[in-house]
Amino acid sequence: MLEVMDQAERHLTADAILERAQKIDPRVHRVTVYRTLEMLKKMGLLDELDLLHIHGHGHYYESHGPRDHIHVACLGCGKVREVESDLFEQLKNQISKDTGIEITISRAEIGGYCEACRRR
Amino acid sequence: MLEVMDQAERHLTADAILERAQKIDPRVHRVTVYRTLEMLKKMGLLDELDLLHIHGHGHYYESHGPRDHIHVACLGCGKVREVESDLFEQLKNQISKDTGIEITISRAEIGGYCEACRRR
DNA sequence: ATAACTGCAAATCTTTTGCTTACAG
DNA sequence: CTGTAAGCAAAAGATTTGCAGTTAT
Repeated sequence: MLEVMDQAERHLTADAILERAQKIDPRVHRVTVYRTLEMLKKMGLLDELDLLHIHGHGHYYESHGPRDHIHVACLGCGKVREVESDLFEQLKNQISKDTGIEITISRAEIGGYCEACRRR
Repeated sequence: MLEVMDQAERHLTADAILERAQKIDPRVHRVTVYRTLEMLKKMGLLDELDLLHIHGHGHYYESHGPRDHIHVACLGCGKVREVESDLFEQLKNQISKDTGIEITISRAEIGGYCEACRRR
């Protein structure tokens, strides 16, 4: 039922997901959102991020695509960019080999200041 | 005053830090811990992690060494290993170049199942 | 009838804020 | 005296839990 919210863009908080879900069916309850998120997370369909806590300690969710991407956030303006990189894939391979761990989740988050913000 | 806690091992929650601080001086207040953490974070002396939320939604702190390391956690037994990798440095350089962002924080967390846990 | 899903209210956990007091320079 | 740090109580925000009512099988 809540797979719908999953179709949305990117980086939604639980709250934002609730809102969207309620546009479709006003009866959906916050708790249902959390329970569904929990489920989707366990099934590996969803990634949970915190985007380096730029905006408080809440979490963000996005549907897990076939390829990992890295989140690059500007600490000044808050803009978040997504980047794919082969190096990250290599890194994972290397780690998997070195540690003997079979990787199921991976996440990289990078913060800094973009050019515009650096000028200020 | 709370630099002491910073000397401790690794991956402490705010709660654990409070406990340790109180062993030294029982008067320290939870709020002080949070305020100090906030400060150290801003100064870049401390990293805040969530270790992929293996154990709930709390946060973990560790003092920031000269070199970034990647946290590799087993989702089965909860063990967390730290790994350094040149590839990660390269990755950061690449991203910095590609996006024009001057990187000040970076974090990579990887989860999976270790050999022992895979057998179960 | 049974099992899975949902709503609701309330609890819990973590972190933050406002205000006041203590302390050092 | 003056500004920074710390305590305390209370608020705020996010997420979880227990229980009861619904629905689909």
